[in-house]
Amino acid sequence: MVTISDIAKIAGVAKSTVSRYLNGGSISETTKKKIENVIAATGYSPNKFAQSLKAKRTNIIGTIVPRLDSFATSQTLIGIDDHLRELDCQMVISNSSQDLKREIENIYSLAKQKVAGIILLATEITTEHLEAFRTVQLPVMLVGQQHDQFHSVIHNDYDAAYELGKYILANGHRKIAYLGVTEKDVAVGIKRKEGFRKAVEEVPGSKVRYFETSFKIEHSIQKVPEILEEFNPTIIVCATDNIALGALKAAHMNRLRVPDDLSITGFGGYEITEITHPSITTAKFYYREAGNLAARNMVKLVNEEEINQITFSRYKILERESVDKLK
Amino acid sequence: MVTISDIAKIAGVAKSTVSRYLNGGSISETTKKKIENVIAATGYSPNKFAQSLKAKRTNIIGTIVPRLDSFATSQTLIGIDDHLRELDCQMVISNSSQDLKREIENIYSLAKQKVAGIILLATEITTEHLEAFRTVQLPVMLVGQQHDQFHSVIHNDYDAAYELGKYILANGHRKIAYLGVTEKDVAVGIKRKEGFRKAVEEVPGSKVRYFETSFKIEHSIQKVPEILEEFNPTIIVCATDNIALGALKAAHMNRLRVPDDLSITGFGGYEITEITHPSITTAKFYYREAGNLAARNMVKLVNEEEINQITFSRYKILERESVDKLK
DNA sequence: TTATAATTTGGAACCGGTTCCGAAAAAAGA
DNA sequence: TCTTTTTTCGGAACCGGTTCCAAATTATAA
Repeated sequence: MVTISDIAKIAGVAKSTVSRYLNGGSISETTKKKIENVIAATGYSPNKFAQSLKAKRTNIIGTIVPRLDSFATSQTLIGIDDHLRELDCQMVISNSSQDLKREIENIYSLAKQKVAGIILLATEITTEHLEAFRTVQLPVMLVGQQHDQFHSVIHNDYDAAYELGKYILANGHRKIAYLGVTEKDVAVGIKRKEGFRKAVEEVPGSKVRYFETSFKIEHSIQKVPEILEEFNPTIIVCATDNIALGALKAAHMNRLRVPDDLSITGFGGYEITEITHPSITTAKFYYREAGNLAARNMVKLVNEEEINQITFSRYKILERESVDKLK
Repeated sequence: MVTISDIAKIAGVAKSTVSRYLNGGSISETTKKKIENVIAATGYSPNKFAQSLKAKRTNIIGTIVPRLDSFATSQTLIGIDDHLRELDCQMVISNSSQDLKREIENIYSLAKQKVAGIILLATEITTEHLEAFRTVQLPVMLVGQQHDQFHSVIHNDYDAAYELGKYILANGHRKIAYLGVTEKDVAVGIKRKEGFRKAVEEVPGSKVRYFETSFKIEHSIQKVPEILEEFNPTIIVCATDNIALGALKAAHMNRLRVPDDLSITGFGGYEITEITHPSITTAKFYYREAGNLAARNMVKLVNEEEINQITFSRYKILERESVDKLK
């Protein structure tokens, strides 16, 4: 284990000179070359614990995820990893297992690890979140939700839903069920619904009914027969692709042909929606790109550079097989 | 930031006494109580960097994953997280992005972080892997592959494939295509095929042809029409659920009813195989349990306790809708 | 050439813990 | 009660770096 003392001795300089070399302090070209050569010859790399202990900072970015087994989370993490890896920053992932209490604990735990900043893949922001972030005093980057006290990278839920709504209406659908989620989740529960509502308000003669389910596929499978019985829409607009997968399964189970008897759309652009039969029309969010943007912005926040309060990642309406053209 | 010096001062003892208390050294009941109370009152927790710097060890377990966006990986990670979290051990995840070179780098990088051990979710073990592990001299736990130089938790690929083969044969299938993957992956590419082969050898009159594709769904979608044209089997046994999803999509695209015209099975028990229409028969592996077992064994290895060279996680044949009963 | 300003360097203290070992205290044995 | 053994305790060195600041060296200006 080569230490800074070894490097200093071999190069014939003081430890503090090597440290200055490593950290951008003043150093002559001659001395710089000497140190460079010794480091290259020995393969030295600094002990991160010693650095962090004295300097009281790290190059660790903490990422808190609500769950490890979701498409959106995985892609976002890959995007974050892509960027942090280039910078020799370490990403530490803290899994909250969809437990808000645990998410708060994770915030404090990451602070204890002296992370340089926290990227939070958020579902909702409670007062406890606010308090924790106030206490730990770290740069915070939200992904997928916005809050006026933090910087965020968000998917354009509103515009995507508006555009998807226009597409659906342009295909002649006027009797529409919207299957949403809890409004505690502002992005998925409120913004997507509002964008969709804006689109239908622009077309007279549309009948829309709003329903609610959870994020779980099984609940969507159970909810759809109720909707069919109560309202009998030509299409179900689902707030997530998982809900859409559940709706597709329910349609098959009820002997409905998709899209002939019932059309279905989702949000997210999960890989599996292209594989199903029929493939599902959806508003695709570029989660990996969002993760990458979040990491870039995080690094800027850490370096105390100015960034936008809100950064949008892209979306794209993927027109596939699951929407019938009625007219 | 409360330090051990603060605790010592308040409790009226030396720093080294507090340290002995924290680390199981000799300490009287009276002194122990004093320190306990001060720690409880102050919420002190030790600085991990200082501990690691001096003690030259950590409670970090490094987990190397081939990719972040796979069902098996996610579930395994959750299982590892479940256990390590209980122990106040930190899990650090290193993503290899399916790049063997990067996987080797990750091994060295984790060693530099003084991880207590490495859990490797492996696809193959090359000589470079062997060399890296020899160099870093850390406890290693493989998941999903076995190798005679390391401890491992594996899915019972052979027995699961044997049992699935028996089930398929019991349903009357005699003209069978097996769609496998590269034999570089011993578990998925060799063991599953061998177990299946054992089953069909026990039933005279079976015609089996073995084909190969990659792990990607798109490749499976392209491969299936070739198989149908060349061999026209009653069933395709796919080496993973993703390959089975591709086969299902290809069947639909070719106007084949599943299971009437073509039956399909997979391996893994991915959540989505229950949602498809028809739901896919598969050999389910308990990835989360495997992750949990791996973490438990890892901790034992770190504590220099004896463990079995190989630990099997469970499997279960999920008989669903995608296999036709021919007789 | 001399004086002044700027740059470079190294020694020492320090970060928050762990570890060692001699001294002191407590417990056990004769 | 005295001697021996065991347990407890604290002081000091140390882990591998960073930081500060005075001294030394180099560069610039008069």
